[in-house]
Amino acid sequence: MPRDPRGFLSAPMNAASKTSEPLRQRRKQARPSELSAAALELFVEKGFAATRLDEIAARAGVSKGTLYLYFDSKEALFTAVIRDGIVPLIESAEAQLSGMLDDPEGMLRAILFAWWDNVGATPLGGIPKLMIAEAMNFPDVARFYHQNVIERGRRMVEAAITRGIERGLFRPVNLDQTVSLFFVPAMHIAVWRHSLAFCELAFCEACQQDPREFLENFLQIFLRGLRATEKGTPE
Amino acid sequence: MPRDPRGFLSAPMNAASKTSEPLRQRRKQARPSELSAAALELFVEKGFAATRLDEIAARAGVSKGTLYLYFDSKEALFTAVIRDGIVPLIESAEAQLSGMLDDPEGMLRAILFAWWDNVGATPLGGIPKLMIAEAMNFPDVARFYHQNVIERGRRMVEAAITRGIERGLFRPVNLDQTVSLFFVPAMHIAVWRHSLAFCELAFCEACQQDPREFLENFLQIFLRGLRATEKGTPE
Amino acid sequence: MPRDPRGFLSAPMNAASKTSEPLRQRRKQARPSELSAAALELFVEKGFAATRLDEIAARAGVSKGTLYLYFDSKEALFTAVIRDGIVPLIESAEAQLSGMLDDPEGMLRAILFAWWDNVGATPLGGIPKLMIAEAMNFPDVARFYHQNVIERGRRMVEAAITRGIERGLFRPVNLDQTVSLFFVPAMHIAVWRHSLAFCELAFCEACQQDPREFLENFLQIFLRGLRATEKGTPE
Amino acid sequence: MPRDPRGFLSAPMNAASKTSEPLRQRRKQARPSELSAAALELFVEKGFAATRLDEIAARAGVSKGTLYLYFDSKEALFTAVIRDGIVPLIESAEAQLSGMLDDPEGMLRAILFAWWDNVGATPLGGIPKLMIAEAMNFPDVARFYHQNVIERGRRMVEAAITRGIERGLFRPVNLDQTVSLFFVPAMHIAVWRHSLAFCELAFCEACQQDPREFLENFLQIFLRGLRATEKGTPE
DNA sequence: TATGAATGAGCCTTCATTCAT
DNA sequence: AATGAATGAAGGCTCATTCAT
Repeated sequence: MPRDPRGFLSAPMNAASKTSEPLRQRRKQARPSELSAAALELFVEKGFAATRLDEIAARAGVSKGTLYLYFDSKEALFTAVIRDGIVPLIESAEAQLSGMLDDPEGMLRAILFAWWDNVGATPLGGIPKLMIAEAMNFPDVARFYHQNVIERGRRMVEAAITRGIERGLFRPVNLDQTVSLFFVPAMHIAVWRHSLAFCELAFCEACQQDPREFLENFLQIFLRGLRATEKGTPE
Repeated sequence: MPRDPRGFLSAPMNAASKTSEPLRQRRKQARPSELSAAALELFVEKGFAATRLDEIAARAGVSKGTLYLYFDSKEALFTAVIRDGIVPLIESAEAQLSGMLDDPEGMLRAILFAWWDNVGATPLGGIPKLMIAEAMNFPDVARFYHQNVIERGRRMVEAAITRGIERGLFRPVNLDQTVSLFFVPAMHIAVWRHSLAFCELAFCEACQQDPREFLENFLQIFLRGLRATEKGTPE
Repeated sequence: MPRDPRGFLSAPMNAASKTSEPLRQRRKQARPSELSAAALELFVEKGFAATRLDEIAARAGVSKGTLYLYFDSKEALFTAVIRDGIVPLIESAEAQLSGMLDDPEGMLRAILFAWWDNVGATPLGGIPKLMIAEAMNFPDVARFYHQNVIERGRRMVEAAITRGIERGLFRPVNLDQTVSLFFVPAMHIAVWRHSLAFCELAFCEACQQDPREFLENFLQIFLRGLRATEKGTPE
Repeated sequence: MPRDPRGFLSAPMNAASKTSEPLRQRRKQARPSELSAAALELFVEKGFAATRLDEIAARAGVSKGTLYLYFDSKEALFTAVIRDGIVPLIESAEAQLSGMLDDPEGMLRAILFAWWDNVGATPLGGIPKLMIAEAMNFPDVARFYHQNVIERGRRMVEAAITRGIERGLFRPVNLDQTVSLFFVPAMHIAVWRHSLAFCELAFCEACQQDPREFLENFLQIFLRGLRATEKGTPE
């Protein structure tokens, strides 16, 4: 099982990593990331309109004016949160997972759990909720997100399934619908976790408490439904 | 297939029906529904905080002050939108579907499509998106929604599956996870339809264009996975 | 002691007195008085700006729109409250007390207690507080009140004192200041009674609990200070 | 006559005194005082409800939003106006006048004119009118004012009169009523000056034009009425 | 670079006034 | 004559944005 324990992302939101430069320097470079990390949390939690720049600044430990040294406006901050938060992940994922096409099932499993470990289980897991809530207010950002995240993610899954079909491992299926089905449960957990689940209102108690197990169960069902049935469908 | 073409709800949001009373009277009774219908649309579209009462009033064709004749505050309007919008549906659904327990598969199918026809495909279909976005800002409303909508809906599905298992029609499964899986795709379409899909950004092109077909396909897969295998098809 | 037990006013604010006309008629005529009586209470209690027409209507037992059948605007209601409330009293007082000039001390006593019994101790006692609070917002009403109430009241007292001085009963004094001193304590009780005293915050405990006694004590001091000293009581 | 020409208060409402600090700093410290001074003027002039925050801000030369940097709400501003405006005076007065108990008449005179010079003749002289008008709308503030201003003021006068009685200088009198009589004329001038007198409507022409003379005359009458009569001057 | 005081446009809410019934 | 639903202008308050320090 090729789950990469180091994650597939280079530097998601904390650039203050391996260093030697003086602290001041490091902080200066890290500032934008720290600010957008704080912004992400609050945008996810309360939505864009209901989040005050005061709060973001406070959570990041800076003053309100400082935000304007790094971002032109509240909306620019929102855009940055989405772009800088999620694009590096996709690029990193594409780089690391594209080599797994020889093993379609393994690749699907890797995609699912890599997504969970590096996105769903991290603060970035709030982005789907945020995009759902704000897409209609920021169609440009939504378009950007769709092109650079959703479609690229779907393409990876599509590639794995297509290869599996070519190899005769999978049944021929409606690609579009199948890719959607692949993502929906994981997205659902992530979205729920940042909305009703936060009020201790479970949609599915178990899903929130052990998401990886839920995903594992789902994956088995999904793959079983996908596999080409030799003769008498032995599992 | 017992899909009731008339829908299972009596009067969702437009009570201005039988005419005879003076216009003023009729309008007065209809007002709250008209207002909360307008509010629902806008809350779903832009979120609670980003929606101005001006807009709601304008969309309902009244002046701003009129809102306060029927609702104490913007927040009260929000609460009313959720409560009055969705609870009648659940009650009506419970009444009409509880009699179908003898046919678990038929009941599941009826639940799914009744939900789609009466909720998902109507303006009420925006409520899941709205609740996802606002749950953390309005935990009380979220709790209300969870208890009176989600849990009651889940219980209906649970009953059908449990009965199916008792009858030996379904495999024994993890109820919690299975119920979630049953709802997730339908919810996904509804949510998406009021967010990214509105920007013509499909998660799954086909799903949005023919949701009933997508649900039908999903249902077949779901039921196939659920059915007890005759003879000895190993699990 | 010439305190007139019947009071010196004919029909202050409740015209629905001795009748035979049908109730409907009587109510119709009484309406304006009932409305301005309710308005007076509330204007005194909360001030003009802080009083809502809703409240006035509610206290008078009519609907808000009815007020506009009798008064052109909130401000017109205010004007009417002052004019209709207090002018009849002054006219009546002038009529009844002008005959007492032969007994200056008795006249002063009569004025003081007539004022107390017919104004200070009734809802009209709130008018001084009201005029103090609103004079700068309604200079025209203030001017009216000054000319038709204050100056006429002062003139009565002036007449009594002047006559007393002419008769050699009183010392020659600064008329202006003396008249003021005559009124100030009574006005003080009335004003206080509708402001701090209402919060059970006494300026002078005794004054509020037995105002007539306080006035009696004051009157004795006042008259003693006013009386011409026989022989050689030093000035 | 111990009237202190420098007044008995240190720094009532203008703290921007010794210069050296940068302008910004100085303004920041002075702001609350400037704002509440402007608010006091307007609250006195028009009453609480009829005063718009716009006006207060304009009179203080700041923008509307600035008010909220220093006060939580309009009501908080009102409270601050009362508390910060008047309490320092009382404390200062108590400190400076308590040493005069050896000369009761001198102390009463000092109290009266100190009050006039430091309160009645200044913008603070409007506070009694303001409290009279708003006591019923703000019972808590009224209670505060009563305890911290009225009662403390009365206690000082009470102390002087009591000492005078003990020394045999004054007749034994009803303390409560006498203290009230002592304050009433001064209060009357102050109140009137901010209401009808402002419309050039005198209650007592002379009183407004030369208040100190009026108070002096009153004081002589008051003290004469209070002094113990040698031998047996009949009551 | 960082701060936070200041701004003012904008929103929720109230309420005097109108008018169809 | 009386009602009360509807209006919309105005006021309290917020908050993104600016700028002097």
